[in-house]
Amino acid sequence: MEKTTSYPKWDAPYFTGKKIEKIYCFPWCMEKFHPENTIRFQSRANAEQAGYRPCKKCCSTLPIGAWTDKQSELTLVVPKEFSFNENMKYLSKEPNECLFYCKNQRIYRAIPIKEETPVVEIRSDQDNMLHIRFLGTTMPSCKWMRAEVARYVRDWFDLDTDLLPFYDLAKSDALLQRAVTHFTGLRNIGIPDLFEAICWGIIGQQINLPFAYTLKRRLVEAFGRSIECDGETYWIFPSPHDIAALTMEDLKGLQMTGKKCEYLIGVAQLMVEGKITKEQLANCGDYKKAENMLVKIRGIGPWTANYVLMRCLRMPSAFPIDDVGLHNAIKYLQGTPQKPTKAEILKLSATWTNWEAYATFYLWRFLY
DNA sequence: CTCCAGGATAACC
DNA sequence: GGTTATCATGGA
Repeated sequence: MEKTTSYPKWDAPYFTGKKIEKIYCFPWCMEKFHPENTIRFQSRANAEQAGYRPCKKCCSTLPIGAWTDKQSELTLVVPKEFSFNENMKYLSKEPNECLFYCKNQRIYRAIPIKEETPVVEIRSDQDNMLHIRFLGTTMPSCKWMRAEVARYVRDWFDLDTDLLPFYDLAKSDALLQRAVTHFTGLRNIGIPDLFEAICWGIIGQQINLPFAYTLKRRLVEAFGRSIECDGETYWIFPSPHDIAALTMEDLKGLQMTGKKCEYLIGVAQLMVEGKITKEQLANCGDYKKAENMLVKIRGIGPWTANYVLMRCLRMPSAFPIDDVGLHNAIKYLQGTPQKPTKAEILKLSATWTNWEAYATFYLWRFLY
């Protein structure tokens, strides 16, 4: 078993902005967008000896996300600014969530990767560690598939963002100061699947959150797939392919607006045709370009675009400024009878540059 | 009964 | 370019 590198050792070179020229990852890594000059090494020790640093994007070599592989279990090293309890509270807040569940301080879900669907239990027995255990007979067969699971969990919990600058920023910000005090260690829990993120955004437009979860459940149970594992049923969000072939009639039973049904089918068709992909959005240049690409899609306005960029693409500047929940959170914190105007929010958020997404996520937590 | 929910669109002026 | 009715439903 490979020894896990502790967090502090790898901290410095990554977050100081210092340019690193010699990058390594492992032969089995499937990451498609490595930095240039990335060399593959058989072992971490050899790479380090040669003066190489682990690839920041690579699932198996990240400093913080380093993992050990014990066949039935993966262990991720997480940053200091990670509170399993705080993230658990967020994940547990919605009883009607259908894509995972929480029980005894553990999280359970199926993670679809290519043809396989491993079911995992995620727990944290000790600080700075996250344990991923495969349930039943769902353990992935090959090493890179396990690496994909590790990558998925790291992405889901946003383990690769260094929150220290955000916490520094918050010290001198009236709103954020209270937010980070209350929710220290909370991460921007993501929606890694782009189609799911867009659908969730569209479904959530202009209705209260409990009803949005009900609609999502109906959609998933009608058109998604499920697998059984250890006596539990695990649902997987429908693929674009599943939805693209549907008609308005098929979606009527869900009881959402006809327009939303059109939007969902339209987005599914665009994705089946390859006209929207996560890679395109991630690599299109900057956040504003990605926002423009999304807003052009029928059914996606500024709010949904920023929501998707925030929860799926994890762009730090994504900012759903029209969000009613954000308005209510600010109103609550300021103790004012009226919700803030857009101008007031712009003023309050002027110093949040590159942390708008995290600020929003933290402020939302005051609502529940 | 009315109003508001983690909005977007088409059809107006 | 700004404003407004419309959409489905549930909860306060």
